[in-house]
Amino acid sequence: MDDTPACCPPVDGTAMSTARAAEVAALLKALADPVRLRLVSLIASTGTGEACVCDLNEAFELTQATVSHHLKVLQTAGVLEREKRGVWAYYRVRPEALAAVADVFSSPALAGVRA
Amino acid sequence: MDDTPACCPPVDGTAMSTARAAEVAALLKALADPVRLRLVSLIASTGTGEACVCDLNEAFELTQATVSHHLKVLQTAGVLEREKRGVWAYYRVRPEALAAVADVFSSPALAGVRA
DNA sequence: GCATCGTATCGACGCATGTCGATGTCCCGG
DNA sequence: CCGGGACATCGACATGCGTCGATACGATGC
Repeated sequence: MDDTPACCPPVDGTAMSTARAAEVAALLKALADPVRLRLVSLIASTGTGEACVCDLNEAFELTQATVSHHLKVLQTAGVLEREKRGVWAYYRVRPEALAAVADVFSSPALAGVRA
Repeated sequence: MDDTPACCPPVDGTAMSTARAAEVAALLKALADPVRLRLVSLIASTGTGEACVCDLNEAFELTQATVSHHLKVLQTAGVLEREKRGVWAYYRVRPEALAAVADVFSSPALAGVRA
């Protein structure tokens, strides 16, 4: 047996690459905010799958400018997509973005360690 | 019929609560960093499910203090747990934390909108 | 055309966060 | 007992981010 108290079992190459880590981190950063999380949830939980900004504004005790800012962050990250119909603007969730997050944290290399 | 161009189909109560949003956001904030993401990945991808700090230090071009800081953030958020054995400190992934994230973004209220 | 309403953008402010060097603490070997 | 190695903590700095008020922009209605 090897009873030398070596601390360093070498790391295999299964780990996430730096580039991919940056991608995922960018996506998570967009979602790592209570307001934005609730925005996504509110939009997703509508029957139609979309919501207009006037609804979302009333759901928070925040300035319209702030809500608009959060919506833009989510849109830039690819979580939401915007469509303007008439006077109003509607936001829709892009399910692929959320699925991507779910996939990362369901992957055997991360969550499945104890499987 | 109602042909007034009302923009506001009311929001049902299916959405995430403010309190839960804050919880999830805190967890996501801990994970929304390229370095921390790679730390979790590195630890999870070891055969033993744990890694010692000396390994992790060498995997980044960062100060030991910075890596230690990131590890503490992950530990505080409940993503990692720490165990000191002899001279070395070992970190292990808490699968429940990662599963919680996966669950949130797999829930029908969010990802399943288009199902 | 002009006032109005819905939404996006701008500039500024304060607070949180990532990074570092230096120092502290604990444990082990000699 | 004392020196050294492994990590954690501290203080400081720069940058990023959430929030706001004010303003700009485009479509409607009168």
